[in-house]
Amino acid sequence: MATATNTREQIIDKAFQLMLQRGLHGFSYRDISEPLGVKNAAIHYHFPNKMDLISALIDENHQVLKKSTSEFMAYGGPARPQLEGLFAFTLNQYNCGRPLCMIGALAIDYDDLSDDIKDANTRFMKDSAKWLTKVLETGREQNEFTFKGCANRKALSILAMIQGARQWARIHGTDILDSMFIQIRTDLGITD
Amino acid sequence: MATATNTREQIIDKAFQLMLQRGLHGFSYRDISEPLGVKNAAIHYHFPNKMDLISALIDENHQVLKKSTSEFMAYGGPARPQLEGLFAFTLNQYNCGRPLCMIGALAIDYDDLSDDIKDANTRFMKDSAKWLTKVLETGREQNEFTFKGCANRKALSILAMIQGARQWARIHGTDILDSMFIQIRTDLGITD
DNA sequence: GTATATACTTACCTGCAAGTAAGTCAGGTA
DNA sequence: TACCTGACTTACTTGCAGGTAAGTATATAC
Repeated sequence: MATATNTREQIIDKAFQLMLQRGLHGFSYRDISEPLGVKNAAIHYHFPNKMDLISALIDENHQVLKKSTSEFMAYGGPARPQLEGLFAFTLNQYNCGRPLCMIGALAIDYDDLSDDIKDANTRFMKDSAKWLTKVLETGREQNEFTFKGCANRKALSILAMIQGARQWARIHGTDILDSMFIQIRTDLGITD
Repeated sequence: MATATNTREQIIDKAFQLMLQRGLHGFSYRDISEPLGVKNAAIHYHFPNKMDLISALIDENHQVLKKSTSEFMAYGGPARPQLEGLFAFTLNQYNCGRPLCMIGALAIDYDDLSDDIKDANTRFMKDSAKWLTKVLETGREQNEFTFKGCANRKALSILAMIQGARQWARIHGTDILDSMFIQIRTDLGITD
């Protein structure tokens, strides 16, 4: 049926947004089904239980990230545009009604998660950290960035900062995100 | 009655911990009343509805913070111990079964909060930022810290980083907190 | 010794959340 | 034409969440 995959995708879209706005316990099947004009049971048809839905959202998160970041996340070339790509992506997600990142959204519900989901989450974290570490190392080698110490630790600190900032932005307004990006540039010795 | 205030305090204690572990929607009255050996209605007696409870938890958060930080948060003297006090406090809270900070815990439920609670939260954020800004400025003047740019922005970035790190710690383990502290010291030019 | 306030408990209510079982109906297959 | 499958809907169920009203026991006030 033509609408079949469409409904499934619409469910994921809606749930993804709700998840990154309100977290696991902050939305119900009704919040998804009502705006989509389907019944709750339609969601259960595609995702037998809520954890199956969440699993699908983790995959979706991977997909969104891959799609949105493929241009700037490719290794090689100057490092600065890659870093700026991360900033632009973050800002864009925030402005698309996805204020939180998946890790931040799930952190609070961590005890409820299945091992599979925890593993997927951990893998995602490690992948992100690995990518940024490489960018920082490359940038330092190419004299684009100046910073002391371990690149991996620096990468983790930047990612944690951005995650924290996304949460603060809800309270403090979106300016705080720009402010963080400025600070990260300053800390990396970028002066332009 | 002797147990009266005691019960009230026990409710706050338990709720505070649950809040910083699971967030607003992650715990119920039952999660509080059962371990305390009282009935749900006892909670309603002290806090007519959940938002009243949350309000009390925000106050509690202020109190805990004031109590735990009064020694190192006083202005004047060297700045380094004040910064280290913040690190120790963060680690201590984490190890006391309060992995998240209040701002992080509430960020996900932000849309559900009353204006009063939002205001209290904003005030708390601003107070924290103000304090750390002062510490950084003092440290820079006294040549304890080296960093470029606006001290207030730097303070916000450090607080955001710690908030993010607390969430990561749930997934990645507690080592990440120490790692962040090392990174903050490095970024402030502290070499010992 | 009676009245009153405090700190609860008992016994409810409403509503929603997740989940399930059975039915419907369009479209493709043999 | 009969059957089957996919994609749902209808009509439930269970359970818990937050909340309330009325009752009870204890302490204190007068």
